[in-house]
Amino acid sequence: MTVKRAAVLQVLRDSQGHLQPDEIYRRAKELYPGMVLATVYNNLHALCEAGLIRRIRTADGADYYDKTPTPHEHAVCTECGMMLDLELGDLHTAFSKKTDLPILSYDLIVHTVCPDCKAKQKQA
Amino acid sequence: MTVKRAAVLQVLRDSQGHLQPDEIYRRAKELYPGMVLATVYNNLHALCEAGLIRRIRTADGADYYDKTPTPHEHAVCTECGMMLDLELGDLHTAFSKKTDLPILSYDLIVHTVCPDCKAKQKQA
DNA sequence: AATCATTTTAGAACAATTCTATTTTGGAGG
DNA sequence: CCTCCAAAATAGAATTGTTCTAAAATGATT
Repeated sequence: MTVKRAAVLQVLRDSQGHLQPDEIYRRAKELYPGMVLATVYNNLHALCEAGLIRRIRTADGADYYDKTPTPHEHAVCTECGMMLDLELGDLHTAFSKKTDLPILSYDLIVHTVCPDCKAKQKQA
Repeated sequence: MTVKRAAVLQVLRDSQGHLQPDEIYRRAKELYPGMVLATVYNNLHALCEAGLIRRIRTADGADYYDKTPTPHEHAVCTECGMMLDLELGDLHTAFSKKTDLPILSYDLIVHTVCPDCKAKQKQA
């Protein structure tokens, strides 16, 4: 665990929980001006392998990193891109009841409007 | 509906149901040697807008196009990449019971091993 | 036959991520 | 306190699927 790696982790832990690489880079660079995008990627990968964080890929190509590595689902706000945590219960079991195929894992992203954006919509 | 567009649609309809753009391109070029990748993309977009096919984006960046536009879920074989249809029931309702956030839509891909690959695994 | 929007085409552009090769770093052993 | 070495960081190029741009072709409608 190097200083730069710790910085990447800290940035994520100091956030609401889900950030995209470029935003992590932007914030980490404030702590370490010498920080470079490749280092952010290297360390995000390393931290994922270590199980300290989790990578969440969405269907529109955006990658988010989650400071909470325990399994749960996610919603993305269609207005601002903010990612929120969801607890949808034991989907593995629910899905298994509906198909004979083995369920190794699944990717699930719910599209929503976050409370903040919902409030702004009502104003307008 | 032009000849090229019809060809793209036909390729998809003549398939098992889910193809990636490069494979659609490969097959469409057999029908129309002059076919170009940009035309395939143009027409896939147009056919999606027309509601005749559906685009399915996966978290690892692969795009599939589905000849069946009615809503259902999908599984992808981790061995061969083949996409299979799933019917998992009314997930919109199921998810709504678990969260207060509005559920506009969701992207779901299950990772599985298809029957063919499962058979091959047992052989080995 | 003329017009004009749509489609097709070729090729450049794009953007996020990964890769490659070089340099730097920091700890372990002497 | 050095020296060495593996790991990490860096710069910048490469990759890849998709989208964009501008020009050429097409085809339906006057």
